[in-house]
Amino acid sequence: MVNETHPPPIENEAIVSLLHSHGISITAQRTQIAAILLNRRQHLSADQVLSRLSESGAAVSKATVYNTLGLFAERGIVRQVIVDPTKVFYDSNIEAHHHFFNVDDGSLIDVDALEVPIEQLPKPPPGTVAEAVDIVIRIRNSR
Amino acid sequence: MVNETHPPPIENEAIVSLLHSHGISITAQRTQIAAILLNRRQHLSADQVLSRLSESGAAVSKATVYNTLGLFAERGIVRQVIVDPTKVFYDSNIEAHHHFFNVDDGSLIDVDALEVPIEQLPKPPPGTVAEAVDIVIRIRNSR
DNA sequence: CGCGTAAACTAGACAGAGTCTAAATCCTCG
DNA sequence: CGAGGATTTAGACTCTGTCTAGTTTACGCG
Repeated sequence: MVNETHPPPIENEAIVSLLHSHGISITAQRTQIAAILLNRRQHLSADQVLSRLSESGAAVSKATVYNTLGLFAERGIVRQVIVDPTKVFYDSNIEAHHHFFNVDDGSLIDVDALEVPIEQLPKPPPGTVAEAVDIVIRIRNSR
Repeated sequence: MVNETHPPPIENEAIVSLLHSHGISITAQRTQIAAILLNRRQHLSADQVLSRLSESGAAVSKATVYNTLGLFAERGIVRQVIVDPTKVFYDSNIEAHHHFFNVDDGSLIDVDALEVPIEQLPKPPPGTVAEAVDIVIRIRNSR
């Protein structure tokens, strides 16, 4: 049987090398979580990641999901978005960008950083350094 | 006994008229909460308000603190600040401004809006209108 | 003044996000 | 194979915030 029934997991290899290049050792759980989140540009909460995992048959524990998302964020392959007071979103888009946040339905929309040119930034207080600038444009449904 | 033993509660009158002018009816609890929060420019969580109340001898229930802070925010005499993933801060400064957020110690520092001039804002998606623009400069302690 | 109703308040149960712990499992390397 | 460190896990736990049902308070009106 020379015939390939399963196409080679190209995407999977990309994930493995991405994790590797960020100093994250490979485990089945981490690969699965990365596969779900990095699949496309999206904003997912830990809980959403958890349910997608169990939907797809991969049983990963809650603690591991939280730990792993935290690790991914720390290593910069994913970005935390804090706009919803009840939960953190993880953004698979790590390019410079900001967000529209619809307060009516809780949805997030990316805004390219070039669309919000900032002339200048204030100097951080003594003893501190700026790490990131997050801009959130809160929107609501008209009418 | 014509002698006044208690000085007139000037600050209290200011609070009463402020609440009143925002369509909020006066109660002892609301006045106490406003007195604590509007006392000066600060960022307090609901929990901090609650403990300052009980410290000062005023026993206000948790539900009332949450309801009241929500009401104050809705009526615009106070502003919610969402930067800490674990809790909401209430900002007694309602002038146009943004924040430094120190991720190391969770502290918030106001930044006048004039110090972060924004040339242009993207147009909100169809069917929505912009409500507010929140800018958070995340900082951390150097070294 | 006294009454009735609606608004406001309260204690405590409850819900949901996220953390912690102790034990089990999995690598990796000699 | 075996030791040791890293990772994962179930489930208990914490904390912020909400909800409920019952009580208190405020206020307009006869």
